[in-house]
Amino acid sequence: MGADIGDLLERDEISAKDLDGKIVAFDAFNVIYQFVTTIRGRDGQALTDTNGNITSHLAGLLYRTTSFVESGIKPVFVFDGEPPELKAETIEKRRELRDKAHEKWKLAVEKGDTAEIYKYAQASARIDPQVIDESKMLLSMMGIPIVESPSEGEAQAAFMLEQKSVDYVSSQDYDAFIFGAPLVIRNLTVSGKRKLPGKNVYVDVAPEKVDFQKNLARLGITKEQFIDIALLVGTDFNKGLERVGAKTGLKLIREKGTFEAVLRSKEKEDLIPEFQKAKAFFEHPPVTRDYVLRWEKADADKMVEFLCRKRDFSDDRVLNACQKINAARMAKKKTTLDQWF
DNA sequence: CACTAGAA
DNA sequence: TTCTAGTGG
Repeated sequence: MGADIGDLLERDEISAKDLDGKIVAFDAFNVIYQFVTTIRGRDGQALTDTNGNITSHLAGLLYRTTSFVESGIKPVFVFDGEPPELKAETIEKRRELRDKAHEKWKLAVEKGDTAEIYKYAQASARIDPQVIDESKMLLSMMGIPIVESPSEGEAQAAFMLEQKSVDYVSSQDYDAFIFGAPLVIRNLTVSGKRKLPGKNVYVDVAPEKVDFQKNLARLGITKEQFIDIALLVGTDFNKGLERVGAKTGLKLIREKGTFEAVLRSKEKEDLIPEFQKAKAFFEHPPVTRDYVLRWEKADADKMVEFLCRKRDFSDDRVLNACQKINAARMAKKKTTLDQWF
């Protein structure tokens, strides 16, 4: 759960063609988690092969990434490394919620309540190392570059945007802004549909662009103050104040200027060190310059061997995806050559 | 979520 | 051709 400060930001609708030729960094965990929770059969269970291995992430990555490449996007997937110690509490809390959901799922199965089964099957989804490893493997077979962050994927993606290695960061939450990403794309999907949280209902959503500087100017705050608001509301790396949401956070920072001043005014100065640690992490997260972004030809043989022979995908669909990727690559090469001559 | 066959 | 319901793995 990212800091719930999205309400403060204005978004501009964009169309897929605005992204033609653009390099877009995806927070891999973010994307994979969405696939595993939403790509499910009628029973609410994730898709699996005949041996019970989860395949939702593979289906999602294969079809969506192919479609992006076809529309001219150059995707990069940024994976998480070691989570910081500051995040331990958040991780533990998520694990507890998952376990609780799993218990509720078992009860729902006993009762035979379809809606509940679906809901709690989703809420108890967890991403194990195999899912991450296979995702990296598939993307590599597809010729899509992957980057390993030393720590948070969002932080690495924001850094790569600052370095102008990529044009956009795509994410569903707002952590990328707290890490300093100036341009974030949201709702970037193939179908233009997105699931409503909690319900098994899909709504049409257009992709949108959030310009951080523009929003700061409109709100009349600095980037640092935006981070302060996030800290007051609460982030993955610190517990915020009770009953302080985005609006109250903004108001408090406008009045007092800094989170330190806000905490002092509420006689909560004991929280200052904790907030400062989280802020230091947002401002200087571990990132690496050790990445190479190269888009290669999709390896049809490897993809068929893995997806079809080992994970029960249809040969037709996999070969079709392969062809689309390689055709798009060829078309791009040709146009870049044309520009030379 | 994305794909696809069949309906409209 | 475009839309919908059902499947994929």
